[in-house]
Amino acid sequence: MIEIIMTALCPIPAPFDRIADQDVSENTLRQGEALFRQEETPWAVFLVRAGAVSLVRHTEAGRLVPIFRAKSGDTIAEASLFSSRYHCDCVAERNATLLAFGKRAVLREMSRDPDFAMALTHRLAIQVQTYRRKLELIAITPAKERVLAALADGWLQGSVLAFAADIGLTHEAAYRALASLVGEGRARRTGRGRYVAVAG
Amino acid sequence: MIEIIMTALCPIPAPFDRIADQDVSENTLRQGEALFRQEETPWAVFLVRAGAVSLVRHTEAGRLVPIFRAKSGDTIAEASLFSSRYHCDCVAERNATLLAFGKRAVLREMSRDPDFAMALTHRLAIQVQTYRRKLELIAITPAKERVLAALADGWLQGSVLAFAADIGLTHEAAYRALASLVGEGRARRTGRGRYVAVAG
DNA sequence: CGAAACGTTGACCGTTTTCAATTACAGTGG
DNA sequence: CCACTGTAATTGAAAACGGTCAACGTTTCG
Repeated sequence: MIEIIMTALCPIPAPFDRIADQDVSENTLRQGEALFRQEETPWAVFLVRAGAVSLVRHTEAGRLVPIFRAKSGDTIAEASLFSSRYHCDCVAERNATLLAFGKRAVLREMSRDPDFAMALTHRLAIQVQTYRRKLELIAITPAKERVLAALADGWLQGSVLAFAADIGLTHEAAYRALASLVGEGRARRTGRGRYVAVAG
Repeated sequence: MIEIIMTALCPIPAPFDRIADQDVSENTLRQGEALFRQEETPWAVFLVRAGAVSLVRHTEAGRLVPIFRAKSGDTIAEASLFSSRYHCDCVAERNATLLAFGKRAVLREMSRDPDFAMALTHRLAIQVQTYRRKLELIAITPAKERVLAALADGWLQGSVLAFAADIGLTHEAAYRALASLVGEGRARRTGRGRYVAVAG
């Protein structure tokens, strides 16, 4: 039986689109399969193109600590470019397709081409920014204020479902907060699932 | 009157310690004073050496959204290396001392010295890792499980107060979770404010 | 047209925050 | 060496908040 999976693959983000084909390889993982294990020697940086993988750390005491869940579009193991061991396991949460960019090739490209290095730095700097914003946002309490801040900062792009997940709330809580804000005149509803913050 | 402030200045983290003195300048800010404003042209990356500053974004609708609170040891505006406008205001939360690394000098160093570029990339990659872990951790619920995961992953370094703030809990909630975990044998108390996760 | 996914709201319940009080150290000056 | 003072560590009780469960409306798309 031929299994046809029609999953939209995410585009290759800069600067990884500049790595030569010969240094890029595709990996597919079945749910539960491991891409790499803690303590192994890093050989690549990965881009999740479809599906999702979990990074899980084994502590000395023998506990498992979730580190990050990477979905389509996320890259993982960038830091392993500079270390001799992976610091966590990478296991497929569901069937996943990944692209591997050879560590050596990436490092070579970085020393050879300053533009490449800058593009990579740029990408990481933006990620740092984004994560900081997200953490700050998630720290806002109560939920209503968090939703307003997120709304004002343009986090509501697609569905309210995704919006709620982004800011660490259930969708119900998000809806309630939105309704309440609209009631108070601090937000306006511009359509089904569309809201904007009101000046204030 | 001479104001003597004995504040321990944080060390200069790599790779910024490699920027030549002439391209580094020290800035001191009084509480409430602005280091830069949204829309201004970026001229430097900054390191907070003492005190704390807030990054705040003005939205089109005229609202203020907190982006990040930087404390001693944090660097800010790395992403401005690649943009022509600051995207938020930077205002001192309390008296602060910062070091400014000239944007041009940093970019020059990056293209001139691959090691420098790699070190910067490394620093950012680690930050990304750290923030991802933190987000994942903060998403864990209930509090007891979050505390255990954080404990196992080595987040309890200094005071429980700081620990609690790090993982998004009040200190009371953290203490209660710790007490409860100890009661269940899932954590052990090794001293006043000292706890370790038990294998499991 | 029907299924599927998103949008929306209500009620109830468990958790966490808040407020308040107490205890335990660490550093300071007498 | 000790009382004194400030900060951290704990614990209790009540209140607020957000999560969960449930139900229903609405839009989209095959």
